[in-house]
Amino acid sequence: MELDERKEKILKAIIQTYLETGEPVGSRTISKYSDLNLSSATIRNEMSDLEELGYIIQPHTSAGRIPSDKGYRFYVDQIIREKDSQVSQMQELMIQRVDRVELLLKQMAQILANNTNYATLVSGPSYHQTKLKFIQLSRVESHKLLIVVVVEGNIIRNSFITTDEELSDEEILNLNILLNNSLNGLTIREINLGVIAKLKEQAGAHRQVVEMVLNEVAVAVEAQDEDLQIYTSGATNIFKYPELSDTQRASELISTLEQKELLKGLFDEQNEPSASDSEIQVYIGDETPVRTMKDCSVVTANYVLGEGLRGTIGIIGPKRMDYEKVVGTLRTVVSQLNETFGK
Amino acid sequence: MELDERKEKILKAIIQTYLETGEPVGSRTISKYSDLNLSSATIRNEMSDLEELGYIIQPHTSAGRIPSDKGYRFYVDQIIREKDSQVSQMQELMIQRVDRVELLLKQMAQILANNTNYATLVSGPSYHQTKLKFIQLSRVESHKLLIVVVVEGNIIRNSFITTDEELSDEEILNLNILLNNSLNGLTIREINLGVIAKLKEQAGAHRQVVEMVLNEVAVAVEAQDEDLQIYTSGATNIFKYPELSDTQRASELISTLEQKELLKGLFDEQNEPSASDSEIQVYIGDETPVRTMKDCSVVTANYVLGEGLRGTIGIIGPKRMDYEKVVGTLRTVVSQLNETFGK
DNA sequence: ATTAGCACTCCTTTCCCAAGAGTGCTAACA
DNA sequence: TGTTAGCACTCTTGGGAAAGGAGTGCTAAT
Repeated sequence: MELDERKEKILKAIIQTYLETGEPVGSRTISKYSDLNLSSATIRNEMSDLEELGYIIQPHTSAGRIPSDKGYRFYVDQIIREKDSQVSQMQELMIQRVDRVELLLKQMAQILANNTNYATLVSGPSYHQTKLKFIQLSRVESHKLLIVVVVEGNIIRNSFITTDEELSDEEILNLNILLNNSLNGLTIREINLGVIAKLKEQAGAHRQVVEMVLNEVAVAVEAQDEDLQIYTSGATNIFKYPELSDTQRASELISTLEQKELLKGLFDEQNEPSASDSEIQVYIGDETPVRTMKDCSVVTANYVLGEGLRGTIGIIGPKRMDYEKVVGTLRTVVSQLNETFGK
Repeated sequence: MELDERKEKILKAIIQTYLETGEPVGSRTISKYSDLNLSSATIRNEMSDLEELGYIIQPHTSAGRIPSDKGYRFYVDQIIREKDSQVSQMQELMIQRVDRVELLLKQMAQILANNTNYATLVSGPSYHQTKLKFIQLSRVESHKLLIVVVVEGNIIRNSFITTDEELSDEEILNLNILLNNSLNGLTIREINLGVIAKLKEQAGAHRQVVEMVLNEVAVAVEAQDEDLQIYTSGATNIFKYPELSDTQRASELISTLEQKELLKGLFDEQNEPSASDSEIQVYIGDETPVRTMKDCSVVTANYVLGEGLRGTIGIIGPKRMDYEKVVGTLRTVVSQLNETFGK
C-alpha cells in the first residue's frame, strides 16, 4: 500500500495540527479541516491505514494520533523540497558587521533562540584548514612573551610563553619578521616538518623560542579544535513544550547543552565530506547522534566563512517543531553568513 | 525572650536536619537527636517558642518546622563566625596555573559546580582600576590594524581598526613606542584629557589613528565592563532539590542564569566599598538582589587579582544549602586565587 | 520543669467514579 | 465500492471521598 494523494493530505493535516497544538489529533478535527470534505469516519479509516503504514501513532487506545518519526520525516522531506529554491530574505536579522567572529556567533545563537523559541547552538569555526594571517611576538614582562596569532576570518588567539633568556627588542623584531615570512598564508596542516626545520635553521640561536612559538600555535589551534567553541542559547525555551518539560527530561537536556563536549557528535557528522556544504540536516528523534535528545528534533546547517573555516548551527526543539520556519530561517542565516564573510 | 543556649542548640539541630532532608522536621526527630536528652514534648514547647520568635515556620498546622529566613540568617552568622579563622586548605582543587585568567575563571565555575552540587557563577574581573601593561599595533591587512591590549593580570583584549591611509612599518613602530611610553602603567581612569592631548600632539600626523586606538581601548574596556563577563556552571544542579525543581521555578532560575545581565545586581552590591574585600556575603531568600532567586540562597565572595582587578564568585542553591561547606569552599578558593595572582 | 498521653488538624496518597474524547466496527446508503 | 452514521467500547483525566500518617497543642501527672 502506498501513500495516495488523499492520504498525503490527511497526513499533512494531522502533522500540521499536531505541530500547533501538541495534543493528539482526532478524526473529527481533521474532518472539519477545510480542504477535504470527508466525514470523521472516513478519516478514521484512512488514519487506520496511515498507522499501519507507520506514519502516525496512537499514544493509547482512545487518543488521537500523533506523528511517528517516520511521519515527521515525510513532512520534513516535503518541506525541504518545497523550500529549496526560495531563500526568503530576513532583514530584521540585524547582524552588525562585527570583526570578531566569535562575538557574532554568540549573538547569532541568541537571536536564533529568540526568533524560533527553541534552543540553539552554534559551533565556532574549526581551524584545521585555516590560513595563518599574522603572527606577533611581544615582550610583556622581562621573560614573558605574548604571542598573537591571527587566522583567516580575523580570529585571534593569544597566549604567553616564558623564555629562559631575555630577548632584546631587535631579536624579537627579527623573530617576528622571520615567523611571518615563513608561516603567513599557510594552513595549519601545511606547517609540516619541512617548514619547521627550515624555520629553526633560520632562527639560529633562537630555535628554542621558535619551537615554543610553534608549539603554542599548535596548542592554541588544537585546543580550539578539541574543546570546540560551542555557544548555546535559549535552553529554557524547552520549558515551553510540555512534552519536554518534565523534570527528568528537561534536566537531562539542559545538562547536555551545558556540557558542550557532549554536543560534538552533532558536528562531527556534519563535517564529513559526504554532506554537501550548505545542506540542511534534520535529525528526528532517535536519528540524533546525541542520545539525550532522542525525544527532540535537531536541525543543523553548515556555514562557511573562509577557505576551510566552517562551522555548524543547530536548532533543538520538540519533534513537533515548526520545521518550515526553522529550515527557512537556517537557510537564510547561513546564506547571510556566507555572503557577509565568504568573499 | 531571648535565645538561651538550649534554644540555640535546638534551633541548630532543626536547621541542620532540614538541610539534609529538605523535609519539615518534627519534634520527635529532634528529641532523638543525640546531644540533648529531651522528650519530644519538651522540644515541642521550645519549638513553639522558636516559632514565636520568628526563627522557624510551620508550612501548615500539622507539619514539622522549617527554618525561616531569620533562622537561616542566625545559622549562617554562626558559621561564618566559627569558620572565620581556619582557612582550610583544599589541595584537590586543581587550579592549573593558567595564564589566561578567563579560562581559569571558567574552569573555576565548573569545578565549584561539581564540588558543591549547586549552581555557580563567576564574574570576570572589572577593569576600571586596572593598569595598562602593554599595547601593540600591528598591520594585518593593508588598511586594517590589530590592537592588542594587555592589562594587569595578563588579560588580553583584541580589536581591529580600519585606517584611511596605509601606514608604513616604521610609522607603526613609532606609534607603538609612543603609545607604550605614554600609557603603560596607567589605569583606565588615569587616561584623562591631559594625557590624551599630549599623546595626540606627539603623534603628529597620526593623531587620528591615536584617537581611534584610544577609543578602541576605552570601548574594549567599557564593553568588558558593560556586559560584564560572567561564567555560570552547574545550572542543572538545581534539579537536585525538589523545592526548586518544579517547572515554573526551574525555568525562571535557569533563564536568569542564561541571561547574564540579570545577574549584575549580585555584583554591584558587592563591589561597593562598604563591603570589606574578602568578606563573604550571604543572601537568604528575599535578601537577594535578584528577584527570581527569592526562593534560593546566594553566597558570594570577592576575589582580588591585582590592584583594582576584582571580581566575584557566587554560589546559588536552595535555602537549605550546606552553608558550612559553601562558605568554607569559597573562602579557600578566594584565598587560593589571591595567593596565585595577588603577587 | 519535664514528660506521657490523647484528641485534633491537616496534608498526602489512594481509590473510585463519572465525564469526555476518540476509536473500531457494523450496517446502511449512493 | 467508497462513504457515512451510529453505537459500543476503551482509555485518560479530574474531582471527590476516604484512609493513613505525621505532627502538634494541651492537659494532667511526675
